[in-house]
Amino acid sequence: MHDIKYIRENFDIFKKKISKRNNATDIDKFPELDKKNRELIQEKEKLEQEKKIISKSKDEKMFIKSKDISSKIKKISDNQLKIKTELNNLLSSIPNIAHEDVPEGNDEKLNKIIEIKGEIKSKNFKIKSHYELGENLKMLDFDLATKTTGSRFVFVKDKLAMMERALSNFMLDVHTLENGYREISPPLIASESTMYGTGQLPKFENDQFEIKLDTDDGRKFLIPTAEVILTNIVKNQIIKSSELPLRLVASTPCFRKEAGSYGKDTKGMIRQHQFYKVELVSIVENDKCLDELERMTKSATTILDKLNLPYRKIILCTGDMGFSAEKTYDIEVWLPSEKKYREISSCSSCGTFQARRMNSKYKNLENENVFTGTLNGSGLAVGRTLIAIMENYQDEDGSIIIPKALRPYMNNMTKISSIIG
RNA sequence: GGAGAGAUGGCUGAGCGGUUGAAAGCACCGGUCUUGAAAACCGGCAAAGGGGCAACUCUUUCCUGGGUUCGAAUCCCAGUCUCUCCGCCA
Repeated sequence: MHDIKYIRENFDIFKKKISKRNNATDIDKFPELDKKNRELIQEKEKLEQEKKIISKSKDEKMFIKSKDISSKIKKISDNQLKIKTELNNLLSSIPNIAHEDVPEGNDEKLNKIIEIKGEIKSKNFKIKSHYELGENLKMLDFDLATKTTGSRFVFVKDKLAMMERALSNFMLDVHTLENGYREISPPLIASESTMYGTGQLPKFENDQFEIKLDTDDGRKFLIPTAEVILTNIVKNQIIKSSELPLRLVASTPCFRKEAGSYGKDTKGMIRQHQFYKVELVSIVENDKCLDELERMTKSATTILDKLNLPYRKIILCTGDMGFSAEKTYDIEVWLPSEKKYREISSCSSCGTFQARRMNSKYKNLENENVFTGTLNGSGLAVGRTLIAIMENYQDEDGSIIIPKALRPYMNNMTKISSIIG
């Protein structure tokens, strides 16, 4: 959500900035709606004042007139509410503006590589994909998931399941013990206003799993990422600045419909309706966002460094960023079977965009209540990390060497080879 | 599942039809005092929105949504949440 005053006063500049964001919302209706809305507010307030004066005078002769005014007010405010709703719908569908240092571009082709790290080891045997490896080991079972549930789900079994669990624990330990994040085990279900706060609603409802509870207290959704629930911890509150920065980490399942990606990554467990992710969230003073973004990205890449996986860091261009982001780094891990880098983490600063939606504030040095800055990043996507390890650490016989950093979390095993042993 | 109690500003907490946007305390900010600090004393201190170049001014807000009334934090109805007790249970 943007500052409406800023849009009003800088409409042309704003429009230009938004046009770089791959935005489908038509913002041309804004000036007229805004104007009409304010006119109605003025009309209404004038009448309200009149009414107030009558009531204070306690002049019984005037009471009839007051009743008349009430019905006029009702009419005007009904109308105003309609306009206001339309205005709100428009406003809440406009994406964040990109920060100045974000490269301009329409799609991922104009993303910029910032850093390439780690050694891509050449193998003198035929590389297998993670799903070949997993199915041969009988530790990834897609057919079984189809039987019990449907497509885009998977059963992870035995030692691979153990590795998935170990990865979560390993990442959580690094982030809590070394990177200064607080561990949270949050609800996996979010209310409508929570989904709105981080920007999933109203525009991206089609990507969300809505679930039905028998209570009557509003719509509920399975979280598509822990970002939603962690960021909304500061919703509707004025947080003490002494509590900032607030750095949180959680390992949770994530649920996504993946609408619009039919036929994309259908093989393997790259793109699933359900997956584990360790998520980092920072709530900071709003002028510290960019520094915090660097810190957060570093926290995420540390995991890859420790696991010795080759990766690169890129900055997304204006057209490729997510709805709420003002600046995003993607971290992509090397997948030898595809011979390319694939996204394993995405770290974004949202500036005050989400805070405005959530109404999350703190008191600054001037003692004013101002919106917080929010950031989120994966540290890392657990399922994809599992894939990356399988493919990068595979041996000729189809077994998988366990990265050294992970061994303490897996009873000091060194290798996953078969179900027996 | 049964029975009660409650929801007021950053926090605690009065008010229970008419200058109450709301007492008091804490916290916070400014000042006096002090070598500095603390204490004490004095003053300030809600948010959102509209109008105005500005000084300033208007409107809304005492959980949410309806209603009664000329007038509601205060009365009525519905809902949400929290707490206590009993029962049941992972």
